[in-house]
Amino acid sequence: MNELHVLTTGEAARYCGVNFRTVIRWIERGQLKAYKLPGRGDHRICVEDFVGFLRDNAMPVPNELAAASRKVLMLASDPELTAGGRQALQQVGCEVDVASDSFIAGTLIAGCKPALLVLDANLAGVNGFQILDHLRSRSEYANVRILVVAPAGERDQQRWLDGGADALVLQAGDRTELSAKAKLLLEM
Amino acid sequence: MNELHVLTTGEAARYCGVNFRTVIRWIERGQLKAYKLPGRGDHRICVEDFVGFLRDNAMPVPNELAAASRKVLMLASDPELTAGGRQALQQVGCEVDVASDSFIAGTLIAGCKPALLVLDANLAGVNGFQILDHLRSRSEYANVRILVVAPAGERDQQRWLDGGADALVLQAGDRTELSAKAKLLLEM
DNA sequence: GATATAGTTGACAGGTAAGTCAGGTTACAT
DNA sequence: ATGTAACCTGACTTACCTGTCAACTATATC
Repeated sequence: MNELHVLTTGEAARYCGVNFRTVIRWIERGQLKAYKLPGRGDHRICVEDFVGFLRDNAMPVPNELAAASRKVLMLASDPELTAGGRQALQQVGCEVDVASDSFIAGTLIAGCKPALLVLDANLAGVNGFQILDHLRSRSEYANVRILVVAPAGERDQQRWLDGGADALVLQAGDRTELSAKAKLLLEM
Repeated sequence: MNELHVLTTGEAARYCGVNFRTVIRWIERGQLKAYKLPGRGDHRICVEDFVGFLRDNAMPVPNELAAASRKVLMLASDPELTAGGRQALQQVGCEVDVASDSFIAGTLIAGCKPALLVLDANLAGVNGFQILDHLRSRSEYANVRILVVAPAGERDQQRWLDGGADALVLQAGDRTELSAKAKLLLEM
């Protein structure tokens, strides 16, 4: 049985040094995802959502919650990229999952709630723009950062950024560039 | 592993991250359906009632309990199949979601926790075997039933079943056959 | 620099659900 | 048949909810 880790408004408030009333207002405004208990209407916040919210607002992430903010999912199949990327990301402290199939990537992004998605734009049979579009149109993925690996001659780089990508690296580039940008996006 | 049909208050409490005393109060207030054992007055909660309660209150549903519902996810794009299938499934009491993209389907299977996946084997660009393989290799999807819609001349029918599909209907077949098999699978 | 305005946060109080603890009993596994 | 873990109840404590209001902050305007 999985013990799900959730926070009360009071705990969340203490973590970020504000009044609990303020946390409730964030929730009411839809900026912080939470669900309610049936009784008094107590709010419960999943740690992943809370950490995502903190990252989104450049607020410090408490050490004991930091693990939830180092998860990275890579959707790619090119072995050079998956192996090299994984290694580079691990070296900067990330916990890396790799999926070469978009269905599998979908299950992982919803199930493991990674903080960052590394998306290979060259992946055959996968419409990266559609994925971006889906993620950006859903509030539950608002906190997921997206780093696109684009082909060298890509003329659509601006399109990726317009479509919701947070950053972009070139397929041909050094893998340390990838991990550096990832680190930046995770604000670690 | 014997299947759980009922939960104790302690188990329910752990599933939703509250104290067992709180669960008992939900039951006393009539918000959560349960019955009592004659002896000490132990409460027992049917999983379907519990899952319904969780869904009603927008609380997260644990993977291993999600099978106790009538939610169906269909991964298909053929309009004839999606429309006809949806209608047939709704007629036997299912709650149906349809996705035509495999990434989106992945996010939905992890996010909405359907009890049944209807998978169109003809879908272009999607490797159904890979999906089956992934779902069957992960314990959190062990209880998700899978119904494959195979092309008429499919000679690989046994391969689908070997790969983990619970049942199979022909693309050309009647939609009532699909809903009948779905119903059967949901009652397991 | 001073002032006005809008938006956000903190403080307080009254009500109530949720958590804790202790003592007793049953359910279940062996 | 027996031992133990888990559940029950009741009383008590803690902490969250709502509403309101005052104080603070940021921004714009003069």
